[in-house]
Amino acid sequence: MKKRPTITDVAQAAGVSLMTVSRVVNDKPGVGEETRQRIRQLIEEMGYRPNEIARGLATRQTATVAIVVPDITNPFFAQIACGAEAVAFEKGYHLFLLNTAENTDREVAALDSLQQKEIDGVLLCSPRLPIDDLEATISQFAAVTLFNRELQNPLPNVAQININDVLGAQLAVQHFVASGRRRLALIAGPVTSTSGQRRIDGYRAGLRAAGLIFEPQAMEHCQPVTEGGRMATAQLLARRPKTDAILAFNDLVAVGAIQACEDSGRRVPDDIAVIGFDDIPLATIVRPHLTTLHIDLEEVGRLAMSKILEIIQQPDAPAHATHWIDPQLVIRDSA
Amino acid sequence: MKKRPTITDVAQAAGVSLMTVSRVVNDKPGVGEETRQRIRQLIEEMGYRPNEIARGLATRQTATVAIVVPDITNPFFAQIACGAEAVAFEKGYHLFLLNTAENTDREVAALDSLQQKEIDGVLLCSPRLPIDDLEATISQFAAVTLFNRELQNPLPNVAQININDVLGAQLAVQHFVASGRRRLALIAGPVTSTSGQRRIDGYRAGLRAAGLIFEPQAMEHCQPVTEGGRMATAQLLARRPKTDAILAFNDLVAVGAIQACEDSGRRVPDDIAVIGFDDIPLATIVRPHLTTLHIDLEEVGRLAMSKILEIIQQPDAPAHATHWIDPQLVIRDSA
DNA sequence: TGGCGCAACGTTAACGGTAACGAATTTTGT
DNA sequence: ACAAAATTCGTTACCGTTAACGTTGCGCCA
Repeated sequence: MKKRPTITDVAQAAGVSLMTVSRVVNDKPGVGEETRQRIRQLIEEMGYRPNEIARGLATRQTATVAIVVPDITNPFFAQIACGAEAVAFEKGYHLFLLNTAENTDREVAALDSLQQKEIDGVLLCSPRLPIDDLEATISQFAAVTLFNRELQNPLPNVAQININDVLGAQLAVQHFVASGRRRLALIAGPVTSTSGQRRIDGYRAGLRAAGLIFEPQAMEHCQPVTEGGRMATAQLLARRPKTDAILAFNDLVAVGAIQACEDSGRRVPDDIAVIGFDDIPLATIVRPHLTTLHIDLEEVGRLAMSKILEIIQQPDAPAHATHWIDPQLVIRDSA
Repeated sequence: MKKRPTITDVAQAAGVSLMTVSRVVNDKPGVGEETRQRIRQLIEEMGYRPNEIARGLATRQTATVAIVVPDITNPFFAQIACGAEAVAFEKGYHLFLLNTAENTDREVAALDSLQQKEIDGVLLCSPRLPIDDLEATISQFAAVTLFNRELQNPLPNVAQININDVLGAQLAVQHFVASGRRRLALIAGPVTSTSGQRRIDGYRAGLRAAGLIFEPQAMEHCQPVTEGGRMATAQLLARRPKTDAILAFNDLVAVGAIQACEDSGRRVPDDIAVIGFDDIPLATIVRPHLTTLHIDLEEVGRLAMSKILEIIQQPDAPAHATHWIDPQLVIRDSA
């Protein structure tokens, strides 16, 4: 690993001052065309690259954004990260990955450690952090985008991106009803999940719109994994055998629900229809292929990064409204 | 976002020079115990955090490592990233995420852009990059760990971590043979995959050890996804109907293989046994649960990060031998 | 012809730290 | 008791870059 040339080396080689080289590097005016070309060529020949650390110290901008996720192993967040990274790379930014392992203490510590890096912004996917900590965090950074959290009063340095869970659940109910199902049930996720709560709201709104009534015993909470979905569904079917449609909290839960249905001798979708949520890759691997609510998570990530770059590049712009991402019903084989 | 205090602010508040504060911050000797305590308290009160950018410029160490993966959306790499991030966080390091989207040009560009960031090391998961580019890249960075690539001559600044694919495939064959199967087949991955090549080698070695012969028509290459596995298996079964055991390139392919078996009226594992590779979460979601070769990928990530930190912290240590990670056969329902 | 304005460049001082060395002050050894 | 050695702290010079301001030199116009 040989030492890389500095801007001073280039300046000496070109017989000019380092400021002239700096102006060429940053495409700023104040350099004659001839000199500019000569320096450009020298930069190329010498393989000069500006040191981003030094630049960061001088400009207080590091061209770096962090993404904080509960679990990068979860494809849901991995896709968001993927979209965000793509835009960051396009725009010459770099992306720190922080994994909180679903642990609030670790999350606070991670956010704390980030301050020392003088990053330009944070993409925060933090379903669980208490609202106070959230607001404290936001005030520490120049720019933040919040995913699936709602702030009461919008701030100029914060963009918000939320999944329209209410709409998604409504679409699912609508599809059940349109295909003749009347005895719907909901396998909801964890009680604490914001997303889960909104999906319940949408489910109830959908029932209401169809003139059906919400029966509390036709809803079961569970852990957001396959096994949780299987157990919850088994319980629900035992309690309410005539159920003919299940909306699951997410695709993993939906797969568990299908398994429980099959275990009890029901055929999906003939006897009972199942709709999932998120459209993870698994949805087209299992059989029957899942009918589910598709969310373009890479697009969510791209949007999140674009928004934060807007804030970084024009910090004085007015506070932006929350972006709602509408899920789309993808009809496959399970409903 | 109010301005954070600098080391000079703390020094002035304490009535000492900034070097004294610097020594306290870095736990270096040369400061009296009383003064040290007083400064510690002031640091706490003022909420001082050293600016890592400035520190990076002065020390030429940024406490930052990058991980370059083909696709973070793939749980395989996500798990490695997760383990790497965990160790990085523990040790006070930060992690850049670079996603190459399986695109070699983008990978080269990404690696190039990283140089400007003066990072301390790179974790490179690059199955496809030509060996020349690989070596050129390595020479640009102070420390590198290479995942699943073999360098002919080890370098002092490079750690290598490889999956023992040969062993894994041997274990699978051994298990097939031990359970009475004799007509084995292999759904291999892409022809270009290093890992795939080694798994073929292990498969052949396993056959040899069991006194079976390798039949070229009992092997089929495919894309490393479910649909690829399904199609390749369908072809293979048509060509060689009496096959009673299939080793798949990975779990996704294994799921496709199972589907092809079921489509052709075969029951898994009664008529035909299937073993996957990698043990991704999907393995315990599909039915039958996959018998597969488990690789503790988070541990791989942790190891990769630990090794690179060793290199960073003592660059003069001798070149390290390649680490081989042994897969473990997890016997579930499919074989 | 002298003054003005502008283009093309250079100088200097940060940005917030750390390394290396130097200067006091205290402790130690004999 | 006094030199030598250690401890504690300060000074200075960077690290590589940019911002702000200076300095030329030249053309233009009254």
